[in-house]
Amino acid sequence: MLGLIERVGEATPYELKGLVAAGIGNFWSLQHAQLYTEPERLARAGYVEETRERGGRRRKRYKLTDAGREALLAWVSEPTNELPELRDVALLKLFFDADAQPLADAQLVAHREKLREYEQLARQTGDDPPLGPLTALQAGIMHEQEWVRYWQRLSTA
Amino acid sequence: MLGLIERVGEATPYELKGLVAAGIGNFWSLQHAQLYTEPERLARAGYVEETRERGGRRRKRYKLTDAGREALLAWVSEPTNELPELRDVALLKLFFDADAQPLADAQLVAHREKLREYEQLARQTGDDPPLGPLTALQAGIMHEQEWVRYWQRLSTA
DNA sequence: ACTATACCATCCAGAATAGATCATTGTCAG
DNA sequence: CTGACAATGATCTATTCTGGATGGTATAGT
Repeated sequence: MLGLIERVGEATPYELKGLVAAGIGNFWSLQHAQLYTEPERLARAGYVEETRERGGRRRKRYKLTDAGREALLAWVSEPTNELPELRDVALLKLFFDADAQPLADAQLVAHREKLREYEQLARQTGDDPPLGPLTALQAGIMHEQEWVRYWQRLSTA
Repeated sequence: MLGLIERVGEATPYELKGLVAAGIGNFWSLQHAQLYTEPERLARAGYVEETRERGGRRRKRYKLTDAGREALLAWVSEPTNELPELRDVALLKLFFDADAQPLADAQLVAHREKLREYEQLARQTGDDPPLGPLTALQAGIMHEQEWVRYWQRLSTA
């Protein structure tokens, strides 16, 4: 959250939703409701400042406080040896002896589409490179390629 | 849960814990407390039968009912186009412009170890092949290799 | 008999989840 | 201009999950 808000300077939960969908959501899944509750918590903790728009919907806009910026920086610059957590229903079914053929076919479709989406994204930002997001995206691409290969092998086997 | 219980015929939550750690936990993360609450739910729903050991600890043992076996079969044989969900703190930090070098080093250590663990596992079951688990394991291996390559590139760049 | 240690189970407060629902704004046909 | 319908945007609820603490029970060695 802090990172996202910092990127755009200031944001409403709804705007955050767009940002999440546009990138980060791919390797950190979260729930839209969280975009409303989490900033509240952060505000209480003093990491963000909440202001309400005056007109119409009176939406809440959040921006970082100094404490927030500091906490973000501290978090980012602390390396982690934590491994990724995965939740893959398809693999689970495979583990329990699902018929590989139809499963692989379904997964192929889904993963190929995801891959296209990533490549699309990569092309869009292609020349103007915000390094972090781009590097993360590359990880996504490589792994989707891997998945495609994997399920392909199972499909034709 | 149903799948695990079926594999071993009958199990206590604690035994399930071992099974989860030994494989499935790698692509379906869950909490040990769930191993106690979930079977209760399943029992209420009629998918498993609960019996208590008579001596000592009077542990609960669960085994599938016919309904449970049926539900499991139905679930397994239904292909899914659901994509895996990922939660990768390291990638998140990278996205937010973490210094790649130390992050990559930390991740390399962790992923290399995971890879070794997988390969170890693969060697153990090497000749007696329970197909499902083995295939799933292979996915794990390929992806860990991919991660190692990925972070390696970032580390030496 | 004693105590250290593994084994096993449960509990708790807070947070996340899925999805429904509610409210406001925009838009377009008539 | 007006109502209807879609798109936006926000909130609520019940249930489940999470992480960790805690608390029992068995076992083996001294």
